Amino acid sequence: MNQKMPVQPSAKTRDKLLDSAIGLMRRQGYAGTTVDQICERAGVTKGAFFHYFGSKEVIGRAAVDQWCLGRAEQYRVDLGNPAEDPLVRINRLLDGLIESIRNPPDKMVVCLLGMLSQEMALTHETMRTQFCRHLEGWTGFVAELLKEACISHPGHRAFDPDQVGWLLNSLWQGSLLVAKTTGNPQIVVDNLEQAKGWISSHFVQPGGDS
Amino acid sequence: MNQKMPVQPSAKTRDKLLDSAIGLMRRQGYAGTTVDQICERAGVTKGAFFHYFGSKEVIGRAAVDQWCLGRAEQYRVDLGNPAEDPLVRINRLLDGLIESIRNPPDKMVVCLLGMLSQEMALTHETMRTQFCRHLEGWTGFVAELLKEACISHPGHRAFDPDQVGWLLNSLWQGSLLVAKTTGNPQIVVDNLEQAKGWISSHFVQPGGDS
Amino acid sequence: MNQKMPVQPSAKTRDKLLDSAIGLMRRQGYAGTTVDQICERAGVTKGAFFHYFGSKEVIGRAAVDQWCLGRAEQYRVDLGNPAEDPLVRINRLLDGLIESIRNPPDKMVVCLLGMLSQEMALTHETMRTQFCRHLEGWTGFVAELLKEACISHPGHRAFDPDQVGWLLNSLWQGSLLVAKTTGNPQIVVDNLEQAKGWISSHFVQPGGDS
Amino acid sequence: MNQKMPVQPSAKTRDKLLDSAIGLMRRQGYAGTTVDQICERAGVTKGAFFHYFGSKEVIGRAAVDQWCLGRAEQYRVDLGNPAEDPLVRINRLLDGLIESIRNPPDKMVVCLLGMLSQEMALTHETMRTQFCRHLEGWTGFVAELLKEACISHPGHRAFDPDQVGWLLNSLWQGSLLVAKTTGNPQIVVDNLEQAKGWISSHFVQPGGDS
DNA sequence: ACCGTCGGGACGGCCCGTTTGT
DNA sequence: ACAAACGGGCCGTCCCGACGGT
Repeated sequence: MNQKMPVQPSAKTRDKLLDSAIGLMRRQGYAGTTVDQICERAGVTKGAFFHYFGSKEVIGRAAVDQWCLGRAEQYRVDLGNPAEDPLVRINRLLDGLIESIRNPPDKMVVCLLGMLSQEMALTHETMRTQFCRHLEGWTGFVAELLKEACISHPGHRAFDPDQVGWLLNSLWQGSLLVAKTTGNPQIVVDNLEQAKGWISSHFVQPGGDS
Repeated sequence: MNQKMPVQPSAKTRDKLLDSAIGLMRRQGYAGTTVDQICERAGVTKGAFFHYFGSKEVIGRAAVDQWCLGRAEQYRVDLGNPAEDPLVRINRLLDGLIESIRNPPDKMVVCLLGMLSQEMALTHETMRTQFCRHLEGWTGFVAELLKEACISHPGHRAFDPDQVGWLLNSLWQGSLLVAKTTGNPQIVVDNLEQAKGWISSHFVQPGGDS
Repeated sequence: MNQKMPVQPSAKTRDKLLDSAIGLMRRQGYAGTTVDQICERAGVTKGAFFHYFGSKEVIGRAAVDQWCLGRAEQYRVDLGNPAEDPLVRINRLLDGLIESIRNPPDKMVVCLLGMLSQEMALTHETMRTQFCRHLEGWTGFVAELLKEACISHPGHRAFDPDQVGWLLNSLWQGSLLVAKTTGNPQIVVDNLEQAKGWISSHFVQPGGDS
Repeated sequence: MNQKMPVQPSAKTRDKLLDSAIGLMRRQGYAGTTVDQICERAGVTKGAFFHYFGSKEVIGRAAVDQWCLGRAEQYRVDLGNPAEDPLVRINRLLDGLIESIRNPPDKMVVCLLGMLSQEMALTHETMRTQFCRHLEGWTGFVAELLKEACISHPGHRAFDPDQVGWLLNSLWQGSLLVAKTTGNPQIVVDNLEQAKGWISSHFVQPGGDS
């Protein structure tokens, strides 16, 4: 009975490799990360690596998917009850991002999707497509919330939810880049706070408080 | 007078290498660009490369500096006469950015500074410092204009020019990243137009339409 | 029983690399030998090389150890029965050296230890230490024999066995160097014959012909 | 009149290069020494190097010649008055060698001739020939002295002066090698002292002092 | 199915010994 | 006498298969 523990023999070699790749590539990028490093950090040999992932590109792709899956999960938690005011939920989403910067789980303020997009978009067409899908997913997700907010708040100023979605996405990615380079995560917080105010300004009545 | 062929006699091998490196690294990043590629594109041999740049890192650094120098030059042109209204000048700066996206001189919508920052900030401390300086330079440059605008337009809303500077910088870098990944440069244009409107909103009198 | 082909299945890639390195470095020295040459001569690729030896220095070190191991084995054979007269055994050792010159197994009259010592002693401190150990080993080995001989032959002239050991070691290494340069191995033979006579002179009774 | 000082404009660039090469190659060998190092140590540019020496091999050859020239000069000084007893002069020669070890002018106990011979004898036939000539020169020089001693001391024991010359040469080179590797120059001194005693033993009358 | 050992090529960055123009 | 440019080659090592054992 003691042989071959049925439940996760060793936390799933595959998952360890994936986690290892995510951690490494978030720091060093795709080209800067070697298969050897991934294996070493995961505590397995190259044989195992190529058993689960036929090539470096495959694990790169899987890593991004896995990363975005985790992020989406977090967003769902941050948003809270779908029955609430969409505007409140949007703010909670942004607050969640801010919180993820203020207390990064792994002391690293880096989005794997942005990292690899920057690096490979122009050279790996198929990966670019995959990254684009994730980017559009996030933007569409936010745009959808904005549309709901527009319905809930009829007196809002006119704007294009999709455009605002892309702006937020761009601002988020750019903020991470700048924060990483300056070594000052506070910039992300400031930027998102400003964005929150800007979004709110779309939903207040021009002279309605008099 | 006819000696020394007027048409770039050798266009300065060093400059050719630098241009080559800038072009390649904007597309493929630092790690993705090989010294051989740089040499081949510049039409020189490895010997020449090593003569001018002792290592790949050196040319990487020089490439970023050269790139930012060229950008700064462009900004100076875009801004126009320093005697004019600072707010007008800021808009011209943003219009210049928009124009550089609409008609990219080299069909590539990528900022070398952002590219290499993303890739190397966490792994090459010394380069990070250099990149940070350039980023701060741009932000400070914009913040300065905003401060002048605040003086010229006393009735403006209260805001922190530095924070706005960082927001614009982040938005710009993030927009480029997103545009590259989606393959849709229009996003940059839309984002900057929205930013223009947002900035303007800081300088309009609340009840100034009467 | 027929599995595992009895005739060296692959003669152990590692050993082939080692033999190759020994042969090459004995002829060309350390710096003059390239990893590619070692691989080519061994009939394997660089991948195999790097698998067994992490660097050129590692194989250099291993080659010297392997070489000295082989030599020590030969000395043991040459010396013969430990129960015999130490003086006779010493002469057999020197005769063995002479024989190895007269009929060199590989047509090369070169000691790898001397070759690499000459080349690297002043520039690779850690290797120098290793070489020194081997040199001291040989000298101590001979000195030990001399001490035994002194005991067996009480009427010997006074001398320091260690000093004589170093002299023989030096003479041996220098003889190989000179023989290689002049292309005349006979010099080694002559030198060793003279050394034999000189050693014998320590053990003859001054007026012992009566 | 003050331009272009006629007497050595700058201590002869050529000589500086030669000295530089000698110093470097004595430490690192031929392959381990780069032309750049030679130039840097000499304080000149590569242009100057190739002006005076068409290739690395040429300066290597010249360095050995220059080195041996300097040594020969020293030997002449050590030997003293040619009218004296040849046996005394031989001892003075060996004492000179010992002194050069005890107080090495440049803190380095290395003979360039031995260094390059070891390294290149088997791979550079033409250089081997040159080195061989120098080696034969020294040996013949010593053998000549021994022959004179034999004439001056008729009661000597029978021996072949050439063989003894080669033995001394071999011992000298081997001693340097061993001293360098062990880091113990005293070995050279001990070896030469033993050699002196051995030579003397050829010239004392067996029982002739009674 | 899982995973470790061994090996294969192909470059990557660096740098070396030279030649060329001046 | 020198700065500039040239190729080629070296060491390292990277990404990846081919087996073989469990």
